[in-house]
Amino acid sequence: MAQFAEPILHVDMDSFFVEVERLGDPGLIGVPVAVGGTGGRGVVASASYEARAFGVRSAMPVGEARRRCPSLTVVSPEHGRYAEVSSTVFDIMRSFTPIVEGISIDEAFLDVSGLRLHYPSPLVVAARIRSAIRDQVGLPSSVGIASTKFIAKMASKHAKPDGLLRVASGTELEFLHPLDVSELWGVGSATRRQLDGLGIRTIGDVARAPMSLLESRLGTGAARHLSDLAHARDPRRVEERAGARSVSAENTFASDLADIDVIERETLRLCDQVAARLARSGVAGHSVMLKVRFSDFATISRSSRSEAPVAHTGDIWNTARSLLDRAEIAGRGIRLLGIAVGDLVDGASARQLVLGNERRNAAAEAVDEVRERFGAAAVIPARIAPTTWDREDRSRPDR
DNA sequence: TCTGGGGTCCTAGGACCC
DNA sequence: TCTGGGGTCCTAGGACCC
Repeated sequence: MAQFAEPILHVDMDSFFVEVERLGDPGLIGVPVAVGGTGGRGVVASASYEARAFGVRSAMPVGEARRRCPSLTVVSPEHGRYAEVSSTVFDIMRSFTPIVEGISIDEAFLDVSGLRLHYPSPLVVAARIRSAIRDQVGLPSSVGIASTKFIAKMASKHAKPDGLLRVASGTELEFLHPLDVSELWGVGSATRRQLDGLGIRTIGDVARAPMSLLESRLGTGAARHLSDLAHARDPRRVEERAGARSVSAENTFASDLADIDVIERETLRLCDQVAARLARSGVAGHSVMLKVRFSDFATISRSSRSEAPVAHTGDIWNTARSLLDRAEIAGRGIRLLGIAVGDLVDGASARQLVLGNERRNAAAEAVDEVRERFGAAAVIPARIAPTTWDREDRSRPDR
């Protein structure tokens, strides 16, 4: 039996966060809704189609969104809930094919070439997947069907909302070339500006541009990448993703920080959040990075690598404190702090590498265990434990 | 309009080694 | 003496994606 000519599906949930919120609160159905930070410095993470009609877009400051749409309902995000629903959606996709490549919490590529004996066409597979997601979790999704990953992704985008689009093999360039360059994967505002300077507006323009011209503006790597996509050359296979490469936590404060004691306490809190999540994933990391965004939005980072992997709050904090010293923060207002641990390795072996400090290590393991049973908040360092005076206004700065 | 939080990948420069 | 070339590792920053 013949192969499917378009064996790749891109499944993308429609306004995922908003639709999950609607499952829990039917009052949000049919009205303009945005999920986003409500703490004064928040931005829109997800907007309903009713809100988009007013010009509300994701990444837009919530203040601006309210200005454009005075009737907008803004809901604070509940990431734990989204992760749960996402995991059910991924289970549904894997019940069709084992070759599922998740690329974010709400989208994935599927290779359905193995299903040609069970379904007459990829179009039928896609329709069944959409119905299964609708029936089992009550959410709308869109699916793109194509011969390559990139075209499948573009197809799902053009199928939205709640739709299905197949780009037949052989018609890729017809579909692609009239579209705006900003729809190319890897073209954001900076690259778009560069291309605009060359008079390149559509994907077809990219395909027709001489390589030397693209390279002179974008560098060899990016130029080749964009040119390949614009010619619909995309040989990447759908493959299961390996584990995460880094774990991070960051926080934008409702008002800028200046007091070094407060800055250290917030940094410690972030170290603790990262440690809790490393423990949950059973990993440790060789590098620690501190990120600081100042009141003028200038952003710097300081990082260091160590031979021994770190996983526990105290070890991450020791490094973070010296990174803070190197960041020259004195006298500048701080808008955001972030901590990331990277170069991850399997934690079981990593934790045994911490030699010569068995007692402290045992204490740290005990913390991991309690957290596993009772949640991350069950154990927190004394220095960042909420006191009565700060429980209301400090412990969750952006909520 | 005044800019979140979680990530990934790429590039460039400097240190260091042979 | 004042200077080659290549490779690798580390760090910082930036662009991008959802």
